[in-house]
Amino acid sequence: MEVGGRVCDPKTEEETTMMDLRRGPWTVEEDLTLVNYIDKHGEGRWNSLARCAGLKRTGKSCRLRWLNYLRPDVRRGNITLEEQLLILELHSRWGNQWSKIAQHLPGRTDNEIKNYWRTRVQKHAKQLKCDVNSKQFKDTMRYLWMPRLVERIQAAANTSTAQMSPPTAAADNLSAAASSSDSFAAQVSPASDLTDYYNYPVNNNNNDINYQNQDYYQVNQVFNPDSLTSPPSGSFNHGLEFNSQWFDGGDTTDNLWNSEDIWCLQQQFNM
DNA sequence: AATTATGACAACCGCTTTTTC
DNA sequence: TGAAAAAGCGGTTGTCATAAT
Repeated sequence: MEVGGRVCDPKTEEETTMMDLRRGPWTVEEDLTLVNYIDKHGEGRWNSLARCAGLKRTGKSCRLRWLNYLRPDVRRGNITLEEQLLILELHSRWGNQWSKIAQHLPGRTDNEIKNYWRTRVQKHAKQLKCDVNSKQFKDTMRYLWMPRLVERIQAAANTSTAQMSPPTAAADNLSAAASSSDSFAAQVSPASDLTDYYNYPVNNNNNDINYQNQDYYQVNQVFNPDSLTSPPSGSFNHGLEFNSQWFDGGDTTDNLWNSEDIWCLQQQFNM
């Protein structure tokens, strides 16, 4: 029997399913078997691949293990600030289309992004006692969380460049904006030059995004000063004064909001 | 020190879409 | 061209580590 250029034991599907299939966490041996097999024969035709490789796993399971964990180009570890920002923005556009979102985060899998959303983003919604799909929460993401991420990205960039060169005019503008007023609007970074943050590799198979040309990611559209600093009247600010505590910033991604932030927001939401 | 709660992530399930024959 | 198989996707569950009690 030859499947996709492979020759292997001609067991039928039924015979294979009769064999007891393994489930649960993959062992190191299984990983090695799968990696070695794909290295020699390539991927695809997962059901026959599983059989031919001698893995007592379903083709689906092998495919998932390869795509989400074993693939050499898969990125592991913490989601960066830039990635968080991109996830928030793309999710606001496309909703739970994880695979589509993942296409624009090189090396990240749809599963990883989905898990990030469920564990981190939904956690904040839960803390605020509001639905993750509600307008209130979306406004919070748009007018608080995302600007704060932008601030931190800029700050990190400035920190690294400051060690090598004098502060830029942009950095001056940023710090001025962050300290010049007590209004929420004025606290938010002007985010005037986010171009660098969106120069991810292009996926030209997708018609609606091209980061290099920036046809899709219209920074001025998404992060322009107006869109970030002028929440629709009555929809969010409710007279809340966003003083400097909102931007005291933590070192970890989960410290974007402290307990006081949460309390303030809860008060706003429960009005 | 033992138990329970929580968070993070890996893996599975069921359904839909695409590909193959 | 239609049926079957394979692949892809999003939702859900399981497992493990760690924090809290």
